[in-house]
Amino acid sequence: MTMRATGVEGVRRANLGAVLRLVHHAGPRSRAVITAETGLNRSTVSDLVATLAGAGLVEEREPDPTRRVGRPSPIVAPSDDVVAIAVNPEVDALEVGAVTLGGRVRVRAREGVDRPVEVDDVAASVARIVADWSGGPLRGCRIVGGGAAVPGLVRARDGVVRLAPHLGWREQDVAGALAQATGVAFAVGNDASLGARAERLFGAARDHADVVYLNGGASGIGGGLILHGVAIGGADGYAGEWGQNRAGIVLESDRRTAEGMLEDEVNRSRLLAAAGVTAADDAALALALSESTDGAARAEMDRQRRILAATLANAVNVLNPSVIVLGGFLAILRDSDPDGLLAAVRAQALDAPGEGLDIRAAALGADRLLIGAAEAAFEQLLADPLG
Amino acid sequence: MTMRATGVEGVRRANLGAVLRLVHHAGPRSRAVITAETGLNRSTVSDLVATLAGAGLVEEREPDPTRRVGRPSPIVAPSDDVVAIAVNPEVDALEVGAVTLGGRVRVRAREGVDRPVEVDDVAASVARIVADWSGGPLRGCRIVGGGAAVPGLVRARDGVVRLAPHLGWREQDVAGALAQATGVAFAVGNDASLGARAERLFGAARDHADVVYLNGGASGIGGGLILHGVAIGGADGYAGEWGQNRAGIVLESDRRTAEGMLEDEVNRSRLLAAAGVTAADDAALALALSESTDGAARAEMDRQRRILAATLANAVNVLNPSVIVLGGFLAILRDSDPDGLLAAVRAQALDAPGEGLDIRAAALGADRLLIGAAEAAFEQLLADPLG
DNA sequence: CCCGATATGGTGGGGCTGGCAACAAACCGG
DNA sequence: CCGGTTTGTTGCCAGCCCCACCATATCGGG
Repeated sequence: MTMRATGVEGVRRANLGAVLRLVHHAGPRSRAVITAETGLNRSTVSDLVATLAGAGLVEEREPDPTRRVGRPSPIVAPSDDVVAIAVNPEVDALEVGAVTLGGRVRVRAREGVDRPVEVDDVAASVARIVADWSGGPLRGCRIVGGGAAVPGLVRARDGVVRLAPHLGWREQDVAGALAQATGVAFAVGNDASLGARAERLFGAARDHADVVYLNGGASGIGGGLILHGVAIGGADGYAGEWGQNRAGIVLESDRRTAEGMLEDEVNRSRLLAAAGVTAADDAALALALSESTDGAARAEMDRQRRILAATLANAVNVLNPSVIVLGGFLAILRDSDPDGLLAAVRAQALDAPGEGLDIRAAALGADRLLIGAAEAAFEQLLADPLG
Repeated sequence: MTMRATGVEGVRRANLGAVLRLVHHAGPRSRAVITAETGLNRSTVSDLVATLAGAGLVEEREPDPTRRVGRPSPIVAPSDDVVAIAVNPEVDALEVGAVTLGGRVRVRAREGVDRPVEVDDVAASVARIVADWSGGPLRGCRIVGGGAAVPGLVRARDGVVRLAPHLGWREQDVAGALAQATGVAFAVGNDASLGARAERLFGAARDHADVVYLNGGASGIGGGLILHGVAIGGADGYAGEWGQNRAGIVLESDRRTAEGMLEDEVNRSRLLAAAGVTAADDAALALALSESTDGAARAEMDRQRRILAATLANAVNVLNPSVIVLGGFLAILRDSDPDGLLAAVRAQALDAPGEGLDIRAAALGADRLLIGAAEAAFEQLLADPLG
């Protein structure tokens, strides 16, 4: 239990981080507002902002023309030239982005692949893309780190991917490979866990401290967890794997598999089949389902929604979140009957934790994983802005 | 998002709290050891300890006679005269204790009741008991606060008991009633959540940062959660209610109820019936079960263990704890086949989170809830030792 | 157009805190 | 008895935040 930096220097670090975090997460704002929100002294905020500006992390702009008395307060904004490299290897494509402080995707690239790619190849591709950018869209930028969102189990401690079945990866030092190829330190995390962080900071769960996030993709159901305002990884970082849970199926006629695993019962393929289409993205699937006159489509959605509701009710009882965020095809299940889903969850959960609950669709779309991955990289910067 | 006290004064508070927490949780130790464990300077530790001793929170004792070179370092121990009042109202009895810094139950009282008692009556009884003690066993003690462990849903914010079915309480301001009757500030929490904290600090989950705790009592199954080293209450403090979850029952022949709620399927009454006894405490129940030659007893235990394993496997997938602690009759289920339970959980959970997992029986016995309740009261003292 | 009110930026001094270095004290082993 | 080792003690120093005072910029009214 060694806790370092409990001295005066630590106060400086924490306060610099608090100010930087504020403008990063909550957006540009005046020094006067920062003073009020942090509780620090005017002169202290002035000094902190000057230090951050000197390090190139924030920029001070002309005050907004407010119609108020008093001396105008300059606006402090996160620098657009401070970026993190975000990487998201998927089955059929490699997505790379540069995300600014403030959470904007400054530039992105997507390279399709026809077969699973080795870790070293991914790292080489990332290095090549970043090198290309450095002369163009990232000219003059400072790259403070990198993050990777991997669809699989990631050991948080060292960024080793233990198992990513759809990529064919097993015991791969992804963090090390990316760091070596690019010369930038990389943080690696599970894609759904990082998606949860993105939705909490910039999306549907903004300002919520206790969030359950579930994402439905073609390959299964992943999840992320934020409790007490902190991303929960568990002992080794594997937390959030709802997909392989045994679902509490109440109506035996709803069961389709003997084991009753959640992602076998609540499943994108079954929705595609019920809608009578073979391949479609989420928007097309939602359309096909809503236009289907066949009762089978609606019946299948209702069945999956019932099982999803039971799973969510269990999560509500155990974790008491203030909001549940659903992404991917799970958002389709929700959006087709939002009130019904919320009512079903409340009916099966205890009354008290159900009271304050809200269930929402994810908000960030295609940027989610890039923002989440970048956030993992920004974490160290926010913990110690001057490095 | 107002964060106060980010100045030098806050550093002092944090460091005083860190030193006090160390001797409180980890036991008496020399100043030299504290210096090493906190990373603070010798002179700083000396000053902090002197301040704490001046406030009567710790005592400095003669150095232990160690056979080592160098000047002996005095032992810093939490004061036995600093206590918190711990209250645990149950269906058939009211239990009150005074717990010292360091986690020792200095004095306790148990008053049987034959029918459910009103909140105000409980508060009056507690006040009377504490007043009795103040002239005797607590003479010269400083009471820094109180905590209550209630079997029901407790709103963390204000200590209001939303629902405690077995006590017949509903929307009761327990914290307020106890504070008014005793003149001491009270923190109120769910019994299982506080039990989890006790087991983490002084019991089976000592030094673990990610703990799932489940307790099986006569009235059902409650749970507590510690993640990242902090007690998890969720948005309103209701977290940990595993008992009313729909269990993922794999073998349909194991199902006994249509709904499949965990505490209806995994149940103390069913064990009593299978053992062929009518009433027994946990020790007697364990004995009766182990001595039963009837195959029914073993079959029922195996059935309940299977369902428990499925529930625990779900928790392992979602939360990735490093240890699961089982109390009450759930400990009986574990102890009758520890390896079988662990193997069953590992078989149904993902490999990675199952690797580092351990499943243990709770260790603190009858002191657990008193220690946990007192801990809730000590929390504020540790956050700001000089108040 | 001027002037008071208001709100904020800027600057220098002071208090608090922890770190550090030098010295003293207590113990061990020979 | 003496050197080596570890730790307590003391005085000084640097860092950081707060505060008081003054300067600056805007608004609204005469």
